[in-house]
Amino acid sequence: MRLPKDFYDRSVHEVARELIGCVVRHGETAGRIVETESYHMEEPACHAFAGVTERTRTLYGEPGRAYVYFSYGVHSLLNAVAERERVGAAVLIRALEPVDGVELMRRRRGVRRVEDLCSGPGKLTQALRIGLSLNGSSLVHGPIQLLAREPGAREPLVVAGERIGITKAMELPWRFCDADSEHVSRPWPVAMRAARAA
DNA sequence: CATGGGATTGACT
DNA sequence: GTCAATCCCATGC
Repeated sequence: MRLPKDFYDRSVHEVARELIGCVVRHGETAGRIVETESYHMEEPACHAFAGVTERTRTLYGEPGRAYVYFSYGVHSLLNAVAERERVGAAVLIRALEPVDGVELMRRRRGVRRVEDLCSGPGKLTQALRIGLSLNGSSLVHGPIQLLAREPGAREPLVVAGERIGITKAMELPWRFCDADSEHVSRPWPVAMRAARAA
């Protein structure tokens, strides 16, 4: 079942936490979300902090759409737009555990280990072939599907930590990870390493 | 129009 | 640990 538009129309942090365990599908490839980060317009690490521009129009638009942008001239990064219209906020999908189309992912990525296929925001868009042309597309009706957890599936143990790879607002604990997954990108959150060591 | 930074990755010391 | 690749977009002249 696709997540409905209402799922996204609330606090971006709740959306980020609850997306853990949901499934992203694009064509023949799909993966279970094991890592997300939330971004909000009132905080300088968010692209929407600068206000409405050509780039951030999607972020300020209706919830439940994809915000895809190009990073470092190399990678497309996938976000789910959240909060009501006119509030710029989104959830960055940072890592997946592959569940379908693994061989296709291997060919696209050029690596064999399953843990290397989708364990990073740039890796998973390459594995699922998600590019800039999908920016603004609907996650509720469009080619990228975001699917709810199966009823009865295990409840993920979600740990929060500081976001990765940013230079501003680094102290905010808005990174969410499935503590039991081998597919979370490095470095793992402190709370997750501690749980593993025990 | 020119410039510079960036929500990353992979290769290398 | 360091570093380059490579390009979109925001900013400033």
